[in-house]
Amino acid sequence: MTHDPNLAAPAEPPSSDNRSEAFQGVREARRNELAEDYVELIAELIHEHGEARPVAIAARLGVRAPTVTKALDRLAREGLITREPYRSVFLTEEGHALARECRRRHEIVLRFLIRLGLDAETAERDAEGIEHHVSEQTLALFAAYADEG
Amino acid sequence: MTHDPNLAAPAEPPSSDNRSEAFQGVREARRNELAEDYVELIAELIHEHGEARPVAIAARLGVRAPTVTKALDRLAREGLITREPYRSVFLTEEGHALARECRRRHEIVLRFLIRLGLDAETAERDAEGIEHHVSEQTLALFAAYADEG
DNA sequence: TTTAAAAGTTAGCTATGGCTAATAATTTAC
DNA sequence: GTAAATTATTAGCCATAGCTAACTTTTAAA
Repeated sequence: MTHDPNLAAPAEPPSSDNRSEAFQGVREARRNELAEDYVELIAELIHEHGEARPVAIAARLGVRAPTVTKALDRLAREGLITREPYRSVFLTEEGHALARECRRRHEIVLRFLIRLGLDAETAERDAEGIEHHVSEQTLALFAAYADEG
Repeated sequence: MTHDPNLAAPAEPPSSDNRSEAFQGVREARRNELAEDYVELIAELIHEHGEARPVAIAARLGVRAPTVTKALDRLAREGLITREPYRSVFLTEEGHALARECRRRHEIVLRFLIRLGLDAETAERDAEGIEHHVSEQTLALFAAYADEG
């Protein structure tokens, strides 16, 4: 599940302090956020338009084309997508699994926020940021509240 | 409020697409996360021990000392802290304001998660990640739920 | 007071994630 | 079928955020 080279990790963890665990976890999560955003978006684009072209990815993410090229190189290196130069992008099995997982989280967070009383637009924006940082336990509580709060 | 050089921003925004706004916002938030974590932690350390030493910051964040030195340089450049070589760190007025704001968010998110039914440890970990990504609207709903849900 | 330990800094490495400018490939239009 | 427009890539820049190794400063101990 963890396609995470983690090349800059210390030989020996800097600290086993209890308080540092939360930050360690957050940094871990941050490293995967971009990959998750891309994979989720690629799945959406394929679903909506039959293919995921870099130009569409760039437009949706609000970044320039070369940024997308570089990011896709990294995703390919990590085994989440396959691609050929100047062609559309495809998800590997692993990428597809990650996309499903992301979509699931996103939907639960979104439904939860809307149920809480948030307007759809703000809910979408907040869900985008929150979805990468909720534990499975929190997700379960969100789902329960959304379903019958 | 925004001490944000944003040097790599495009001359003309890549896209005004509605769907891209959420991602733009998340990227914006991500840029400030580290600074917020540091400032919040520095305030805590000062409160707990009377001073914030780099060695303590490194231990709490779970990173190495040079990482902290560099980050503190950046915070000083941004006007959030003041410091002298080999000495403890102090918050500027702006840094103090940001720390208060972060603490407020953190506490609301934490209280909310615990009220939802999460155990304290997981709540702490999730709050650390979530606090940077909640809008003022969501925060208000969280607070309301925590106070009398 | 001198020395050893701890703390902090500097230098230099890697990788990510933005960007622009220039180039290459593919599509589209004529 | 060629020319123009669009799309994609490459090269090269900058800043962040981590790391180790080596060095300096400060603090603590003997």
